Amino acid sequence: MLLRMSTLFLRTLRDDPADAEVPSHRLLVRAGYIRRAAPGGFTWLPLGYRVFRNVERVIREEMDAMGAQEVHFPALLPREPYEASGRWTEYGDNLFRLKDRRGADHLLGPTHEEVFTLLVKDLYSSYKDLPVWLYQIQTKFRDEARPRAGLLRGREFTMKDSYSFDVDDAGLDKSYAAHRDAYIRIFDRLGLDYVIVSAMSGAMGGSKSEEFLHPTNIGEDTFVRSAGGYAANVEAVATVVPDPLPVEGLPEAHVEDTPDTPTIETLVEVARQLFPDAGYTAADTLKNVVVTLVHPDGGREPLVVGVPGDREVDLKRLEAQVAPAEVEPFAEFEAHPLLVKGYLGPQVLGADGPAGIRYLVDPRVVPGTRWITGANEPGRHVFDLVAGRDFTWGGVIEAAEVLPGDPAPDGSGPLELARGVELGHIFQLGRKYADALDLRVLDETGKLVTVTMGSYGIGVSRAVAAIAESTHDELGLAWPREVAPADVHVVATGKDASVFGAAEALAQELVAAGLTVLYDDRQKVSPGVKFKDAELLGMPTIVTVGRGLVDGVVEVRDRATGERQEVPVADAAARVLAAVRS
RNA sequence: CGGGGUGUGGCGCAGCUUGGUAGCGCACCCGCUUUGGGAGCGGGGGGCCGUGGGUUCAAAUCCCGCCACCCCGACCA
Repeated sequence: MLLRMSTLFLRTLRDDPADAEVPSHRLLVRAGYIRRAAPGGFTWLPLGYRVFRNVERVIREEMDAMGAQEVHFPALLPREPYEASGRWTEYGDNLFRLKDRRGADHLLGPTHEEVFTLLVKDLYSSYKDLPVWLYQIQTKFRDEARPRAGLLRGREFTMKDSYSFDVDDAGLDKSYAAHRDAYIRIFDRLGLDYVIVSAMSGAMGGSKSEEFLHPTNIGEDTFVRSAGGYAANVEAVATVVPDPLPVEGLPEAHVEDTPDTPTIETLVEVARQLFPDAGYTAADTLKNVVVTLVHPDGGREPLVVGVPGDREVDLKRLEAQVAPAEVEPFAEFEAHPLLVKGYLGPQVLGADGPAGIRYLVDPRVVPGTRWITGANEPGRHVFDLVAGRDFTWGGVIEAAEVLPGDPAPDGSGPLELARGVELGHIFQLGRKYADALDLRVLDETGKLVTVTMGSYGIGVSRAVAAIAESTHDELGLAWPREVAPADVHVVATGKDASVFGAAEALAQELVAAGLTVLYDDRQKVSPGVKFKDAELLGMPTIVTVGRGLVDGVVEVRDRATGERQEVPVADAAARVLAAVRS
């Protein structure tokens, strides 16, 4: 394949586009790989589309190699399956919905658990047919509140998603492991760094789940890891629960005047004045935060979350716990006179308590722990309020923020926090969708059993951006060989016909050897421009045919390392082939 | 959806305060020169000034609404 720059549909930009912030977006636009075409939607230009298809090819090869089979669905889907699974409502505003001329509801698929489930149900009905692994590489539509960062978060994006169908849990474990292995091979081939972290299954439902995160500070996900190898999405971090303490011998709870202490900071200050010897810190206080849960059906429910005062409530962690409900700030204090803003204490809380509000606490609140907390009247707090003796709660919830230095739940050391881009996500869905859509098969004994499922996604277009993020330098893009739009960039510099003749011959020789060659055959373009373009476009190998030609040499340069060598013209093709196949 | 910012040729920007012929650099076209690090000179083409309404003799400029984009938060591959 020969791509001539003189006719390639390409225009590189000298200046960075003003609306692009992250490097991948900036460079992909500047190098003429993509153009924005709609809010959160991009057009793939010839070079960009070649990268896209290479990423797709790697994924497809590995999916096929593991034994998964590709299918293709319509983009426009009927409402009913999503109604049956509950996601017509649960997916909320992120779902693109539309009506046809008869008024029937449709949607643009944001993810495809339902239709895959129905497809298998349509054709299979015996345990002998299972397991089966199906996948698609298709456009997904999500009406994101805020598309951003170019390809990293669009409203329309390409995703590879696969689904496994098994008769039992052991089978699901195997399907899950097979996908996990395939994902490792895929991301290794794509040259992407990744961390596999434990995750919440979130809106998809189900149990076990891991994410493949590409560590980068522009990532939207926060994850933790320990030196000992623990890694988890911050939403999924389990707090190390202390042992309960004996209640015997603890002092009685006592209420103190603590005027003007609506915040933890002011409260700790006053507590220290009252009891200078106690050494109180924010961690000795119990902060009770009221939120409103908004359920998918629109129902609203107040909830109080109790966390140690040295920590904020992490809304992402909280929402992950209460999904599919959403969390809003509580604004109805007038309607709940028992809730004293700033001085809220557990004494009135609990579904059976006077306020009739559900009360959940951080796992660190174990029986026997002593707390300073609100006395439910302005300017007063209660001290030595002992958990389990003086107050109870309706359950524990992982809603407190995770702080650097917190212990890993598996004892592998203190946690550090980092950011990452979610490249892939694998779930053990279990029977949620099979139940909802009644996907059952006959087992060996002739009994109907519900199929158990897994779902496994990779953001294809996002992976292109992630590769650009991780491989670019100050000069431009620098593609790994596996995904580069061409194997080699042949640059002819100068005006001498012999230069273009030699460059053309080299390009043709490389094409004949099976390479894809990007050939800068533009006349009357100065060498500086061609070099800048070559660096911006980022083919892994750049061959310059120019002034060295009078001495019989060309320059072969590695884009990523910058290493360059003068090579006799006659050896140039062999040298390039060796580099490409190394 | 909340907060902040920005919308003027393909890209980057000035003009708006103080209303009156739409401008600069890059890119594009033509000619000549130039050819190893985003060339020079000369000549060109291209813009419903995001959009709808209002004020005014007159609106890119002033007022109101909407839309889009970017950033920070809330949601996801």
